[in-house]
Amino acid sequence: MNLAPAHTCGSSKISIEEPLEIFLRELQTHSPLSSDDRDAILRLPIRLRRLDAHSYLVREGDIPIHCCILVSGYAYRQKVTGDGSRQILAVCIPGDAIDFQNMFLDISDHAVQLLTRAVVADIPRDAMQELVLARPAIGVAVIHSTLIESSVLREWVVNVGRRDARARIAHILCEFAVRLESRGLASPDGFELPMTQEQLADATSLTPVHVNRVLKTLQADGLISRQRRNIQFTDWRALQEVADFNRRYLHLPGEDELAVAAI
Amino acid sequence: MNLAPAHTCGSSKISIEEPLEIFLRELQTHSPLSSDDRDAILRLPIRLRRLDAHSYLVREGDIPIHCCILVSGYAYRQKVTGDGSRQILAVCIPGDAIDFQNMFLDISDHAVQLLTRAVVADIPRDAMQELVLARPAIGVAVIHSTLIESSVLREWVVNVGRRDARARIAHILCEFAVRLESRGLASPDGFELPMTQEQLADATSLTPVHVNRVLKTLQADGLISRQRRNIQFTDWRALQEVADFNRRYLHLPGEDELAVAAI
DNA sequence: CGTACGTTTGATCTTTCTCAATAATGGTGG
DNA sequence: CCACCATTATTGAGAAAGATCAAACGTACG
Repeated sequence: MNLAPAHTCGSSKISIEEPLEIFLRELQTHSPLSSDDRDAILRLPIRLRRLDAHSYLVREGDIPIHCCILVSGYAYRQKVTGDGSRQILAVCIPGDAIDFQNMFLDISDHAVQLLTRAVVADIPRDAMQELVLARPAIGVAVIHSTLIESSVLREWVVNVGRRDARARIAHILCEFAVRLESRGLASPDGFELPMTQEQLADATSLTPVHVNRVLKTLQADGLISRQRRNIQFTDWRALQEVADFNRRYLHLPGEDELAVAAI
Repeated sequence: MNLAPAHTCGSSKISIEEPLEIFLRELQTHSPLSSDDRDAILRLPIRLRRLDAHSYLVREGDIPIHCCILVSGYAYRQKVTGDGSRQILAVCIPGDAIDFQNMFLDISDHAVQLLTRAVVADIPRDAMQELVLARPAIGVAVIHSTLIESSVLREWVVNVGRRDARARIAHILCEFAVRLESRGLASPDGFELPMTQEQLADATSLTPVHVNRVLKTLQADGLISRQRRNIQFTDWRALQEVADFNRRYLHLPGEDELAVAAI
């Protein structure tokens, strides 16, 4: 199965690479793996599923039995409070493993829902766990992945907690742009935002109305231009400034500005 | 070294158990370990340090060279925005490993500062990494720890993003109480809050003034009583209600209300 | 015993929310 | 291909939670 030909995603016209290779490539951006480790990953048993937008990949309270990799399309993690308001906690992009969280912790503490139609690859929980136990380097790669996600989550706490609406929106736009570009999914000057303004509101803890007003002012100030969901950065430098954005927390390779050595 | 006698923490009168046993016990609350694994952990080389309140354990941008375990005392993770406001991201309690994040990711994306005077045990980064590579079960335990921290972080995003001030404060009090009690550090009816109202404000993304007012209303409504930093729960059930608190996200053992099985 | 830090209180101001209505847009069936 | 419908986006007016500013009061500690 490791050398199966690339698939094509029916109507959406996105060509899909071998799913496990996408996953492997993501791991290797932060964790070096031996050729044995790579082969072991490519030999994992998978099942491909094609799902519609809004499908749930995991629900809160589930006990997932497979770890799923997002092959194409977008998804988001969410939690709902007692009074029904929703908070989006992370946006998953192609290549992301959705379920390390649930893979090792049994009961899912949050839900994952698709933003767009998508193709996902399910890896059985047992196979994944055995792999990690048999190959410590892959375990370390998984640790890396989860720690990077934690880092992003910490930045989200800051974003939602301590920045005003304008900075919040600017920040999430910067984050998207950099993450997408790092996987070759967007150009440096703009991208197609896969979410509605309401979803953007749930990700930034604002109301859709206010998101709309802020987007307008960002546009009026010449920082972005947009036609519907397509965002173009007309002043990338200034946008980062407004956003208080520094890509370090994404722990992407390269472009490490200055690394202050510790004692 | 694994059966060394308990230490005593000089002036602070807190008796300190063998540091590595505290660490081991924390890991074992969520991850079963073989006796070989346990021995390997207890054989880790450590250096004990006694530090004053407000000391930094890690600074943003550091490249830490050891993984530090909080043996006694409290600490918090924090980030500071461009305009100087601070967000507290997590509170660390005795038994917590502070630096898994930085252990595997090189540059620290946030700072860790002590809330109180504390005793910490430093484990050299290399020793810890080798241990994880040599003993996959310990790797899995580390994954568990980091995933639980992620889960708590997600709940913090929700708390700060989607709950009003009253619920936020109530929630953080509930979280503390349950976490402290799970390590035998607090009684079910109250505890000594190790933070000032200003720090509480930075953890809940409020202002100190507003934290004060909310605490007063919680007291006036008979949910808590307090003398200075000591909080007593006079109506634990109602407080959880106000907080929209459900301990599931803490992934503590036992008391799993209902586990809905997934497909 | 005074100094610094933390807590408490009051008055006012601002950001963001809420409610409400209208205008685009894209998808669907005929 | 076109009309219709359900989303999504946009705009306005008023309300509210929480911030800000300012000051007084406690309390612990050197």
